[in-house]
Amino acid sequence: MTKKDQLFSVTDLSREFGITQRTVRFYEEKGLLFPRRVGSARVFDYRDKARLTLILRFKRLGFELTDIKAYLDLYDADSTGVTQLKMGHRTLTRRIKELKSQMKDLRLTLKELEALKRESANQLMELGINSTDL
Amino acid sequence: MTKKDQLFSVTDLSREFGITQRTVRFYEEKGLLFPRRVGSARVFDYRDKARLTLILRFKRLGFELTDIKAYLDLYDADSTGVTQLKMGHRTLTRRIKELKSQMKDLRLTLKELEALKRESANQLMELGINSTDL
DNA sequence: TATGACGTTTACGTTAACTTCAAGAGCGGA
DNA sequence: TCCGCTCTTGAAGTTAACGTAAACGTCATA
Repeated sequence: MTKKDQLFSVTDLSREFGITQRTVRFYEEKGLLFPRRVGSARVFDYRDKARLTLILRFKRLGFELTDIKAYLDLYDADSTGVTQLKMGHRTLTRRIKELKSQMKDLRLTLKELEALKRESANQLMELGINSTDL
Repeated sequence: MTKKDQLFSVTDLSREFGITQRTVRFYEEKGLLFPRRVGSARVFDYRDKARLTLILRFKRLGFELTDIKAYLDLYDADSTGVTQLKMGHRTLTRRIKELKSQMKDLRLTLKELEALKRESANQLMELGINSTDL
């Protein structure tokens, strides 16, 4: 029971998660975190840490803060977690689709760029300039 | 010689290229285009159109406007095109490298998302909910 | 008592590429 | 002369995720 009783400051969290203090406060502004207050100072507990872990994880996966908030709000509203699971599944599916489409675009763009590169290399050759000299 | 003598208004270009009029003017502000003036009205010719084509093409390939400007400025300065070619080749190489790294990131993220999706599908299964019903 | 560490708030700045808005000039036609 | 159309300009707003700075409070310690 000792771990669950531990409390943390903004500085603690920022160190532990490798983010700035401003970021922690910003997340509160945006409704992603809601620490208790002791006087005016923010005080976080293990639940806040769990939330922050989730926030950063989904951020890394390319979700926007507003989406993450929507997701976490559900988690708060539905203790069973079913709604959250359903939504999570849909969100994941959608995001995966987005990323796949993005991959496709990337591949096409890459092709085009490489064609251009070959072209410019050829033109340089014709001028007697070796493209490895650049 | 008739085609080369044709002149165009902001409206003409915006229609032809599918961008807004404000965007055409914006590109001039940024030094990407420099149409002649008749009174205060902008007048574009075939060269301006060629530039705009290049601008939009490189934009589509993910280049920033400042980079595109730098590139086009070289084109104006060096009529032989050699400098332009050299720079173009370097720029392309760099951009290709960026995109490849981006592809790698995407692949990893995609993997992780798909793992999460499988996980959430399993959890839904355990609750007797078919994930195809979502 | 002074210093430094740590905490707070408010609010403007950053970046890119525009978009939107407001206001006005100029011109041809009925 | 008024209408409508096209063109202009400058300024402010948009989006995301914070960064940065000012100006202040509080507490422990030397």
